[in-house]
Amino acid sequence: MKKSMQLGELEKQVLEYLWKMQPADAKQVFSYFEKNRGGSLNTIQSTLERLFKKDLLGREKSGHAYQYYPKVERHELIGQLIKNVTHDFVSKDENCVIAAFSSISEDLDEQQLDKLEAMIEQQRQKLQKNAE
Amino acid sequence: MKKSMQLGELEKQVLEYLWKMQPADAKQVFSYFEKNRGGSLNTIQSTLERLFKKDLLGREKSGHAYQYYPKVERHELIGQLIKNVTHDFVSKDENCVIAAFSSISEDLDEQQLDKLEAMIEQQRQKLQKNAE
DNA sequence: ACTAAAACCGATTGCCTATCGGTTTTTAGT
DNA sequence: ACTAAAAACCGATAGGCAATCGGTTTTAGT
Repeated sequence: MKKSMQLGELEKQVLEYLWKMQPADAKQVFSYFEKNRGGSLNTIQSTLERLFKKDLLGREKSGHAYQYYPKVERHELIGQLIKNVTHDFVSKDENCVIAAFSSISEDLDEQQLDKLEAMIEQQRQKLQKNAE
Repeated sequence: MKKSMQLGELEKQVLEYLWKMQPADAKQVFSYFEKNRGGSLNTIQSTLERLFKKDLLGREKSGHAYQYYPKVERHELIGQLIKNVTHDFVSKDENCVIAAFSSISEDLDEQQLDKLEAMIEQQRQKLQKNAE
């Protein structure tokens, strides 16, 4: 995945759509966005193309049209974007993600904190395994 | 702070510099970057200006030159950027930050996990207080 | 008031998304 | 194999933003 990959508004929305709807061709995507926001089929097509080039979508020909599908999970992408925005921010300082978290944690409620802790625990186990 | 505030490479470096060096005027900043990467004083000046407009830097006139200083802590900014890149990513779904962390946590070592847990604990206490 | 320093203005380049019109290629049906 | 429709591909344009500077106007200190 590219270093400081930027995502435009439409690109995000298209990704979102594909995460929900599974494989779809340009026409399908288009007919969805047509109502919500207008634009032409071509616009959708080139957006799909851009996402494909960014390696966020895969595609396969089926009939006459490409079927596009997400190549990354939503949380992976978000994770990647977070890494970009931090790492990329200033190369060294591995701890900046952690430090930044003190800002973010203020917005979290108990359930979210629970989930987070569960994840930490999981990661601990993984480290354990790798060690032995 | 703006919605999807973007930071250019120079802007990030200048911020980084100011976090380390405390208030500085354009000339000082310039003489630092002059060696590392070239560019003109004007370039630095307009970069400082941009950061000022973005409300990331404050400034005060002292003598004939403005003294610029960071208006946000490093971790705050990073936190904000993370929020942008997630929230902004798709408005609803408050949990995406959490989900994304499962990707990120893979890169963390034990010390970092410790710190993270400490932060979580802190946040729990805060929630507790607010509740009563 | 004069002068040097710094701020300000405005133009330019480069990169990237969004947008389409128009042309070429592909595919399905006969 | 031939043709018509469908989709892909090409290329051009507009708009936004960072980076870059040259040149002009302000301003502060003596």
